[in-house]
Amino acid sequence: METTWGHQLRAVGLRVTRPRLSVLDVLSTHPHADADTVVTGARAQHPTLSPQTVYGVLEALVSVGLARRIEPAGSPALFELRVGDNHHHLVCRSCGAVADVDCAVGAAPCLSPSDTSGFVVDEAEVVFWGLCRGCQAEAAPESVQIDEHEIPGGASS
Amino acid sequence: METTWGHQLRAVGLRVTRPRLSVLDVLSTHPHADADTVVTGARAQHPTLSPQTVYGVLEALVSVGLARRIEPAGSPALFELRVGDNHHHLVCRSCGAVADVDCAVGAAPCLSPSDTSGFVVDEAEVVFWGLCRGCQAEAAPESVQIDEHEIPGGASS
DNA sequence: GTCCTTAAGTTGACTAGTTCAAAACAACGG
DNA sequence: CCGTTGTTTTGAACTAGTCAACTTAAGGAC
Repeated sequence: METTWGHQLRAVGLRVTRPRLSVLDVLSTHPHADADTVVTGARAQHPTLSPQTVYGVLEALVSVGLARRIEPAGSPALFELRVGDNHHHLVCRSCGAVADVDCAVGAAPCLSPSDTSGFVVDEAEVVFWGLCRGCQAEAAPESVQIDEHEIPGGASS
Repeated sequence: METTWGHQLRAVGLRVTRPRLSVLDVLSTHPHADADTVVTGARAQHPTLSPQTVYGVLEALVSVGLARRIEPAGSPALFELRVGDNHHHLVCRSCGAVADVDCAVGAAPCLSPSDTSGFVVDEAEVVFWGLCRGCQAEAAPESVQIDEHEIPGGASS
């Protein structure tokens, strides 16, 4: 079932290797994983995998557009396979959990700042900061129902 | 003229010290300075100042709301004194220069993501990525007039 | 199937940026 | 002027990530 990754890799001119397949597999099950989470996860299939290799794989995937790197303040870099669409992120201030958000107003509302100061803008990145459901419950335990649907997220190192 | 900083510090319950005044002074002239820039700049007034002290001062200023910390991907943390308004940033992909942008559409257009996944959002942070005027000139030297109004920025370590 | 080229993985040292902890110092209220 | 306590200093440590030399193996050619 993971041979799909092989095709994707070949399609962009990358060789199909075990570290790459493992990393892609981990990313598909951990949508916002940091490098350390990827290393740990990928070792299930490839126990001798080194962090440096994972950094190399992640960089390769990002450079060909198979993966995207995000760096919320205070977290290590996170990687996701959802690329090519215009989506943004919700980040929990407390636990670092990350969730995807489609750009609310369609095209790109914030994409046109009033005064660009001479910059040529090619991307508007939006990060919504707040508290995830689980951390809301911790913050106000008496009045909030605890809902067990939250994403643990990969950003707690 | 910098005694104003003294009042500001006292108003938020912080003691007035030389490192703090120096750091505030540097931040007022370098609107988006990283820690290293602050250390270097503040040493003009206080040559023995250590980086650790600057980190402490910056954290104190941020925690009382006199300064704000931003962390564009790929740059060390930057600090600015412009707080309390809803403004965003333009970041140059090439040189790391940072410029302020007022939120284009008034209140907060992106502040309401369509699906918050259970998060309670308290801030929408927008980063516009692009090329500053100077780096546009470097990228296409033949057809761009070089305009010497650009901000060097403090993000190139 | 085997060989060869070259991309990719491995190993290990190393850096930047930041944080932590204990001891010395100094702001400012009394 | 003195004492309390918040700040600074000093120095070490830590995390995330990078760099470079060497080894391995992917995949095209034969």
